[in-house]
Amino acid sequence: MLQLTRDGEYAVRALVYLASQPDGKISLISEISETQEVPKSYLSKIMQHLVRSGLVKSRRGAKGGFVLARPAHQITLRQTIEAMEGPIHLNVCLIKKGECHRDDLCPVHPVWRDAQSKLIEVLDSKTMADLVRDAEKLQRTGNKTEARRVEVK
Amino acid sequence: MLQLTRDGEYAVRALVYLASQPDGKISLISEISETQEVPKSYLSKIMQHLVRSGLVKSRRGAKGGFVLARPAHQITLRQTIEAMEGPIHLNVCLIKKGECHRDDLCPVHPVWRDAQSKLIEVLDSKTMADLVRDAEKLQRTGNKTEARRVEVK
DNA sequence: AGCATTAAGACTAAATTCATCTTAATTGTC
DNA sequence: GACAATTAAGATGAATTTAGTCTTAATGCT
Ligand code: SF4
Ligand code: SF4
Repeated sequence: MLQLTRDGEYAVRALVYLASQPDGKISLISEISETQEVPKSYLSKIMQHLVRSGLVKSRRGAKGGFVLARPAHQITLRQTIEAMEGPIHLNVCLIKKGECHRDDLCPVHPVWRDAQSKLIEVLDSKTMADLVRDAEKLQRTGNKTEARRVEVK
Repeated sequence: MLQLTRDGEYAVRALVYLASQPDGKISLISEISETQEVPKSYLSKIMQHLVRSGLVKSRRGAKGGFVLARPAHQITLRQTIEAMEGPIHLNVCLIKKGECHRDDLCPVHPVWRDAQSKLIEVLDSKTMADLVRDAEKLQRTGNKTEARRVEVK
């Protein structure tokens, strides 16, 4: 299906949370889990994955927890999602040349390439720092969709 | 995963084939299956689905087969894919308002909306007629990727 | 030593994906 | 009317993915 998995979704929530914390602040699984509404033990697995991907650093033991591995403006939405799901390929023929042997003469192939590059462009253009800033703005103004909610009789 | 299913892929192949046929020509499952490299019995189920979705008309019995239900320029790539997979929603919060209760204050929500609308725009802009025309062009020139295949030592 | 915390990964249930197979229904032709 | 060709419908199933839980080990502060 053309839909983000829970893995990806939860990873984004976790990283946005970490990015919103004061510099150097260590966050606990339980803290992230509660505020971001992600099952605790599931989140634990996701955090492990993010550590291994190099986006997050962890410290074990008492006073342990998680911190971003680099500044929030150096972590994009795409990186976060790909850390969990692997590289984005909207169709098999975009995995690598030759994955679908029809690609040379296939008129649909270029369309998928186009669609994918536009999607990736959007995900590349948002960093965790951007998202935190956007979130602060929304705290004040509310989301635009709110305005569109019109009475339908 | 953010990837098209085989259902969608095969439906597109089938419709591009039907669109490439002379007007009024009836095509058989076996014919589509062979040229488009789709398992015959699997394709049969897909064609059923496309008939019920109103994109294709079928005729049973001897001399039966499949034809497009409307002109090729009135069938888009998006329609074809959505006929098999249902409406495209890159994330659950795009299914409908309230599907994710965090959407009002979520900074990621608008990003998904943006990404999805760009993806859909690409898929909406290509009709089966366009694709058939593109395919004819490729028959002559070959796909651009071909040119990029450079010797790597 | 003792406790809090993450690390690692085994385990599981449910859903989805990608088919195959069987049987029925329909229609053209002889 | 008999028969062959063809799609219609859907039951079945294996493999994979998804989403999540649980257990045990390792680590580090106090
Ligand atoms: S779109 Fe074309 S190239 Fe891509 S998988 Fe389908 S047939 Fe192959
Ligand atoms: S992106 Fe935001 S609104 Fe959308 S599902 Fe995730 S939390 Fe909910």
